[in-house]
Amino acid sequence: MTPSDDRRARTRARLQAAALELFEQHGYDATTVAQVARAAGVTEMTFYRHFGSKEQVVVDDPSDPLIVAAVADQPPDLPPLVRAARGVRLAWRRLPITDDAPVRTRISLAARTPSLLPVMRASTAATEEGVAARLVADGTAPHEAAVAAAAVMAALMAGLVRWAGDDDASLADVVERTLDVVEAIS
Amino acid sequence: MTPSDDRRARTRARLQAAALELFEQHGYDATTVAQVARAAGVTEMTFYRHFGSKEQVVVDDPSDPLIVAAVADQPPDLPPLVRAARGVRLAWRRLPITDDAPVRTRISLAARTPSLLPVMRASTAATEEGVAARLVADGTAPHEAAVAAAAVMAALMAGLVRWAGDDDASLADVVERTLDVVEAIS
DNA sequence: GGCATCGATGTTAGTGACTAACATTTGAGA
DNA sequence: TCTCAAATGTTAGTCACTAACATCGATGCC
Repeated sequence: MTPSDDRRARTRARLQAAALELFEQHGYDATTVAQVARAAGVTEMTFYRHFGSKEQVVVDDPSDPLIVAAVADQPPDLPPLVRAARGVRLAWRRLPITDDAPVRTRISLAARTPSLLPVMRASTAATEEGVAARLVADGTAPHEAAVAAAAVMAALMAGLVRWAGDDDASLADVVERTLDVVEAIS
Repeated sequence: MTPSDDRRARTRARLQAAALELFEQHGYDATTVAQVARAAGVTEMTFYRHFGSKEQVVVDDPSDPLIVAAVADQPPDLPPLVRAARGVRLAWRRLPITDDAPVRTRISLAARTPSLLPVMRASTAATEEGVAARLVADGTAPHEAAVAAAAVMAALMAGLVRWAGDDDASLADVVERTLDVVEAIS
């Protein structure tokens, strides 16, 4: 079907779908990679050709260039933490999220799986470095930049994790509220 | 020797020493648990009786009650982020660090080992929860508390990791400077 | 001293994540 | 149809980690 839809892409999609479904059903730890592969009609080896690890299926880290760009748009004379926070806020507003559910599902799965939490937290590493680099490029000292970026991204993740757990506000609202904390609008 | 020095404690110490030395020499990933155990004159099984995982030897997480207490000492009418940051700052001042070197060695090892970074970041989880709980107890909303605690602890870790990497300031100075960023003393 | 006891360690045998090397299949163009 | 290369399969490992049961070693009691 769809001739040039790239076999690879379809296999990857099948693997990811199968994985999330099985994880949701039986739990992450109780599900083996072999089971996931089998459910996707494929070998374990193939799984690892598409995802570097079992964890990667749940948390993908596509260093968000939108966030970095939005940080760049903030006035450079703001304190680094505020600049980073406002950048993330702007990026989120620019990004039209049509449906909260998928985001919530994945974060929620990670949140309730102890072995996944660290990975989830680390999943923003690339974006964090991008933000820090941007701050440095605009004159912030490296140390201050790294700290500010780490604080903002950690805050964001913490907010999302809490939201996925038991909050029933909209995703957009949660992000705004989370960043308010960082900008210390007491 | 030292009759009642508890065999268990000595074994644990030997294991930890052997581990850190081997990790330092050959790298974390290239060192197997079996090698560590052997170097400590003990079995792999015994290693796991003392440390829950290979990672735990490097990053121990003793939920710092000092920090939580110090947060409690901050005026409750401050914005949560500032309150948390000042708490951490105070705790660090109260804590007399005699020698930076050991701290630096461990953080540095974790920093230059990709597979350890997530764990290192997660190693403050217990403290983070403690701080959040303290904030909630004093009237902060749970969401805001969780976010503030996460931001501050992440900032602290980021500062330490950078310091261990290439900064040669004193540990105390780095902590102060790191927290300055969070308190947005522009 | 001899003996019981219990914690610390050893042994054995596994599971499951991940990797390397080589073989096979599948699909698209010549 | 033939060809080539990418995608997948096969096989055979290593290593982190666990469970069950066996042994050892110091300590207290007689």
